[in-house]
Amino acid sequence: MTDPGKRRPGGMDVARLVGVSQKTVSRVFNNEPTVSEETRERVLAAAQQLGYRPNTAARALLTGRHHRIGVVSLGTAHFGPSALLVALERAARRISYSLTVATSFEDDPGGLKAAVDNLLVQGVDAIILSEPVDESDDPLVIDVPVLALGATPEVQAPTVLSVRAAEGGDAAAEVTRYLLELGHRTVHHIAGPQQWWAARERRQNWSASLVAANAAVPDALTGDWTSRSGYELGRELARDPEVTAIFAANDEMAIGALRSLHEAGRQVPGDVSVAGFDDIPIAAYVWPSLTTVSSDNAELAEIGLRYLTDFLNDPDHAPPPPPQHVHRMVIRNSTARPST
Amino acid sequence: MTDPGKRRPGGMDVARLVGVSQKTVSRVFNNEPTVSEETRERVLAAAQQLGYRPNTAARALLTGRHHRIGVVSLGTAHFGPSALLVALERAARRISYSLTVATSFEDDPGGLKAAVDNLLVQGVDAIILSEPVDESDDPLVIDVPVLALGATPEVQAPTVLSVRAAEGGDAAAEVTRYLLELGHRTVHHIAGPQQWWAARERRQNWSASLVAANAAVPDALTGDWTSRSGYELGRELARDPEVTAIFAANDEMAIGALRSLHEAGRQVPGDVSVAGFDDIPIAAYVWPSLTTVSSDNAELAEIGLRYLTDFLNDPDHAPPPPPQHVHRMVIRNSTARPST
DNA sequence: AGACATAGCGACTACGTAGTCATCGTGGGG
DNA sequence: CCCCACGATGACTACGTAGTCGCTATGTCT
Repeated sequence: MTDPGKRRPGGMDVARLVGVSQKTVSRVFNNEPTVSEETRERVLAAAQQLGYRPNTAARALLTGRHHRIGVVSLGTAHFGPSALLVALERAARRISYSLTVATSFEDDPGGLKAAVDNLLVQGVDAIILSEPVDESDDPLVIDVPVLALGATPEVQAPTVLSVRAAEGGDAAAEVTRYLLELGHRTVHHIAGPQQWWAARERRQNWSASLVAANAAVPDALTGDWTSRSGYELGRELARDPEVTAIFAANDEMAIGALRSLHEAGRQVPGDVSVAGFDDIPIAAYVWPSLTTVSSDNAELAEIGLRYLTDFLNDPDHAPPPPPQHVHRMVIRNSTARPST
Repeated sequence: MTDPGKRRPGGMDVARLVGVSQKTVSRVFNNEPTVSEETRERVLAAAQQLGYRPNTAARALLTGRHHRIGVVSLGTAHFGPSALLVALERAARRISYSLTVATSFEDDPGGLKAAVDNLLVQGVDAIILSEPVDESDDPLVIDVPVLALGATPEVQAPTVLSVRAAEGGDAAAEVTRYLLELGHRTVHHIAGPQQWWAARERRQNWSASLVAANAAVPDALTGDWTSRSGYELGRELARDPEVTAIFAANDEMAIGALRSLHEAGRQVPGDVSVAGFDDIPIAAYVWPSLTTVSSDNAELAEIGLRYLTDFLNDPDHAPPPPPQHVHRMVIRNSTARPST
């Protein structure tokens, strides 16, 4: 067991110990059926004894498959992307894949390309864009299949798969409608950075809902996902007595806004209703607890990953999953009828 | 570029196009000095044209080095571990390494072992345990070098490196002292799960500080890092009029406690002071803003990773970094002198 | 009983890269 | 003017695995 002998044992070493060929060892570790039970057991015993583990580099070299998937995630520790990453890893491990991550930053224009290149150099079978960001310059070129969660970004790749949200499952629209139905004349929006697809989608669904309800569409304020930006934009909104309902594109910004409203002496939800997005674990425990939208990241990760690996295994027979209902509005205490 | 021709081009293809040997192509891509400038340029041009990229599997097979580091992180999207992961990835990419992640869960006893095995199977040059968890059963066996951030876990590995906190840099102790100096007779503690090394350390530093100051040491309440547990444990503390200061092992739990105190009608910081740990971005924006401890994850990741790769490059001449001052107390509005 | 299928296994080989050593030309020191 | 050092390059090979094909022994069917 892991002698200081230096070199890791190979399939050849195991084969010699058992008295079979290297090919038979290979068969055992690939669960090929044409090995007698007795041989299989002896091989496994010898492998255990030597501490043998198949060399994935050799396997990848030969087969061209790495059993590794690259994930481009957001370069800051926001809850949404982090939770999705964790869910993806869990789902990947279940099907014997592993995950290599690369992060991109909003303040770094070439960041997405750099992140993707890093993954491609490492050798990945596919790339998952978990929070696609629109880049201005040349389109992203990726020479492996791409899975986009939620969006279909503009990339040039052999295949772009995507898992979309179900029709009518626009949670941002649902939140907006809910606030209108409570009696608010309109809903103000603190948007996320517009190069993020998710931010754009939420903003668009918000405004479409207002239009559909014949409500005025105020200018959206654009933050950067942080509580700080929510706080600062919230101060502007707090000054305007017309504002009675705010929908922020994520919970962090919503919590920042809660604070500025509080500082301005405006009661939540008495004077102003506030809703967020993501249902971060803290959202239920701030004061007042935050109405928000929870996402089933585990489900999304599971389905997306299965779709992707089905495709990798057999590109011609991988049925796209139906649009997913991944969002669910969670009503808490930060929203109420206007007091008028 | 990336013809549908099927096979990825190899160094041999580039060599043929340029009219040199495959070995020369290899030299160019390894920045070996003994290539004429003219040849180098022609090779790079041809590589660009063909879309050639060195095959890391082949390189890893031959050299035994993967340029890949495995990170075991926490399987839930808490801020601390996520931020550290992001920082590690950033630092790794800078030195041409990539990061493969595996997550472990507190509720899964074999989780750490499973996570590590997954990384070892993939082939990693080293493993970073970012939040070591103590496992009860057999000691973890890892056949690559291990870097532990903050702690020295019990693993059986060829080498275990660690980056430790500086003496006196015990932020948990500092927070406790600070609260005592404000005039609180003692400080109550909401601890994290005790199999996490960080949780144990904070708890221990807290109690040691109390002892050093001749203050009573109340029983610590143990949560699970979540706001929910902080909320529930906070309710117990809120019932006890003797409690005037609470130090929670992370901000999420502190925020949960804030809420239960609020619900119980106890003012923060008027009646009870509350401090957290991690300085999650939201901490400054909850009401009252939270006194906490911020960590320089980027610095820790940078130093740890450099140490690790120095060691990988030359095991005999990798000086361990000095203990790091990674924590800094941030005083906000949730702590004050007791009102008595 | 003879033809034939099948289970079980091994020999040989390719995958793309980098280490080793050999080769070739060229210019400077003796 | 010759030898040698050195810069620049190539030929050959090993790394550990799995695909292909072939071989042998043991049935099975007619």
